[in-house]
Amino acid sequence: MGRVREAVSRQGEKGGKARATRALLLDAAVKVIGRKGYTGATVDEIVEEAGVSKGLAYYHFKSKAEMAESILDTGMGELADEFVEIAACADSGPSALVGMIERFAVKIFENKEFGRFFVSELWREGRVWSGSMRENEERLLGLIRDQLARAKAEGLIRPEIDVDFEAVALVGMVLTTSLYYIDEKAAVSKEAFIENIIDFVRHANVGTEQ
Amino acid sequence: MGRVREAVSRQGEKGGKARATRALLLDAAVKVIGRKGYTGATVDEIVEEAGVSKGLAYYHFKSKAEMAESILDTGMGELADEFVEIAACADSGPSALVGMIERFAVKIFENKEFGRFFVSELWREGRVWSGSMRENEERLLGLIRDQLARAKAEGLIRPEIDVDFEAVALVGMVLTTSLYYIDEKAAVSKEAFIENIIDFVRHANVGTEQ
Amino acid sequence: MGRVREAVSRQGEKGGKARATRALLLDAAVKVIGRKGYTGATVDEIVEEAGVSKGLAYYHFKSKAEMAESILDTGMGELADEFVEIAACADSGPSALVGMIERFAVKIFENKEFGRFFVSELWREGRVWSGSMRENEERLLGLIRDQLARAKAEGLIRPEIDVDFEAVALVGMVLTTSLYYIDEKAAVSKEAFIENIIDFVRHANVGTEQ
Amino acid sequence: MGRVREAVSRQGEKGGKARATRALLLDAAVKVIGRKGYTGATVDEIVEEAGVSKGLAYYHFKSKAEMAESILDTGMGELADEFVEIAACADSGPSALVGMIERFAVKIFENKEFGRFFVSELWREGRVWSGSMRENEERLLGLIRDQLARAKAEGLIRPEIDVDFEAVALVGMVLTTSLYYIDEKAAVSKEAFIENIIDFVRHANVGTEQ
DNA sequence: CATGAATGAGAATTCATTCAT
DNA sequence: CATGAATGAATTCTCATTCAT
Repeated sequence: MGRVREAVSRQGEKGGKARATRALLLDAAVKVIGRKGYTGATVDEIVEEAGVSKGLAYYHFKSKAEMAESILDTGMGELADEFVEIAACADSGPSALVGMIERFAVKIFENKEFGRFFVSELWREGRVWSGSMRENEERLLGLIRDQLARAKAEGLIRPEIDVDFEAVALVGMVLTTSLYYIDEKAAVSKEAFIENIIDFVRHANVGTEQ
Repeated sequence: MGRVREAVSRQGEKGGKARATRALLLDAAVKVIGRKGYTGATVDEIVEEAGVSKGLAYYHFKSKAEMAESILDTGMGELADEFVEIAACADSGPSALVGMIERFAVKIFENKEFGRFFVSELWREGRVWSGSMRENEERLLGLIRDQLARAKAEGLIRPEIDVDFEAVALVGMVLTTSLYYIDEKAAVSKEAFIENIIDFVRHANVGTEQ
Repeated sequence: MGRVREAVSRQGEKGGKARATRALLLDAAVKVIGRKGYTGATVDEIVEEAGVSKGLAYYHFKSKAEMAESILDTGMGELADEFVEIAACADSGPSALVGMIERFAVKIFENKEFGRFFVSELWREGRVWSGSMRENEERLLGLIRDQLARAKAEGLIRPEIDVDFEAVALVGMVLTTSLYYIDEKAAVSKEAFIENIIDFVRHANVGTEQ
Repeated sequence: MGRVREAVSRQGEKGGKARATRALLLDAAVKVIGRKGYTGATVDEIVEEAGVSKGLAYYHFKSKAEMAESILDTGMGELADEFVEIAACADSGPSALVGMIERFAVKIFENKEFGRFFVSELWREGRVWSGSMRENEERLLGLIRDQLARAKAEGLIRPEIDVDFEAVALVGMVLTTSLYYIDEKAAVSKEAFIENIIDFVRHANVGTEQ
């Protein structure tokens, strides 16, 4: 902590400490919520994980729900930003898709708690954050759809492909397999597994036409 | 109803009413738990949905956890049984797979609450039923793997296919897209959507090699 | 408790126990809230005073606020009902007013906690029960106003009297003096003190014109 | 302001800013406490209303209770001082009483939050300031009693009047009606309303004996 | 079988107060 | 003087479970 603070306090960083604490809490929250689910996680566990007092959590966040919303927003927002960048750099739809799938899988591999939280909230109704969840979800799906459409326009994938459907299918597939293979303390390396997804999708998209 | 009961209550049918009440409660439980998640659902809501008293729920089930376990066991067990039958009747691996995918999707379409419960518990640790969940999950995956292997042996799908991976991917894809398309009050018909999955998988499996 | 129950349980009194418990809780709540004020009173104290578990309080009342609202509604409602009866039986406006003042004072004397709660909530805004409080208050004031108007019509009080004003003044005077004289463990008897109020009001109303 | 401060900060004016901040906080505190009650008001709200930091509030006041005590002491003290002056200037008991009633009503009209706070604390036990509250209350009542006694001695009010009782009644009546008529965004002017009180009291005091 | 009142452990949230800067 | 992050004890409210009837 000492080091971090020194590094930051140099340049008029007012509120740097507050931001750091927020991040600390958010990190702890992802871990606990990912493990136990939103309702199952307790604020007590979160603050213990973060090593701060309970009051502090409520100083920084209005409620447990706000923490969760913040996690989802941040996580999905970052992912979407990266998708945008990947799309911009890629020289074709399919290569953008490969990049996105890879990025998505890696993110979940590196942060399985976030993945779990994400997947278990995806279909839940009546949460305070359901609205922003849907927005983020649609943004992510939209970015994938764009690249599928692009690939189609480029003539690089089968014209019969239903981009709306496939976008959803890709997300589900990546989510499910990633989470599955993290738990399998299996011999399966992250790379091998990502290779598998990409291979699967490529064949599904290109198909027999050639 | 009164008459029927009297007529049969003499014999083994002694527990007929009991069985009916259990089913009533279980139905209510899937609905509520599917909507709010296991921890989020309360026994009060469940019994209200079922229209019975709380005492009665505890007469039939030892605990809320037992209800949930029962739901999962029954639902996944039925599915597995049907998979077994489909596998037995199919004349080839791929046709068995198509049957399974179809059956799985239809089941979720007809009971989205079960689907939601299933997906949200899939990656959760530390539940009393985690063990039986894993078993059921493995049984389901095993049945799919078998058919993938069969298809491979039959030379009907690409030899490079990793059956372990694909079994998981299929489950995730079907789960995700089904749940997504139920929520979309969209114009997408169940049939059209299932067609999409099957088409996607067929191409992924057969690939360019032809 | 045993005796009460026996007395009640005889005649198909289903829910009699529930009603008794509600009353028990309400009694305890008036005491504690009257002593410490609404915000100052804790549910813990209330249930301890009632000798029941905390859960039970929330089984019977949705919230602490609902308890308070219930107290106010019941207390003010009873008072208003009695005012109606007094008005009906009285043979003149002034005699009705005397009856009301007396009744009001006695009620507070016998239940100072209710009086305190009442007076401290009278001017508070933004409570969940503020609405029903206003209604009850207006009902009470209206009944007093009616009798003032009647007395005026009967020519028994000065014609310049502003009935709107006086109704409020009477309530305030009775409330304040009653509460003051309860606390004074003084030698002042309830009767002597009520006599004082009535004398004061009579002169104010009849005045010098005679 | 900067210049002024520099010019005077040398001497006794050292605490000029401090005094200003205290006043700022006290003003904010009356507003919030009058609105929400003592226990209902939070230090956070008070400092926000005052536009200063929480630390500053605790620099100037030892505790929230001290703020409240200070408000009550100041407000009641000022009122008492004014009563003393009114008594000294008045040429008769009744005219002093009229002056006091008027002053009291005006004070509440101009600062309804103080009035609300006052009335809601009047009957509360167990506050740290309950002692000084009682003292102030008694001082106020004493000053009124003195003038009632004087009026009686002057033969200007009925001899049967119980001065102890009436002092309390006057305070309650003024408090209640003032607060009521402030809330009524009614057409009732402050002057007309005060006229009403005075007229009521005069008749009550002089009565039929003439 | 069936009811619903009752319990108590635990969870979310609030808030006066302290303290490093 | 001034700030606002941090604390922890107290408080409201929830909920699975039990039990008398």
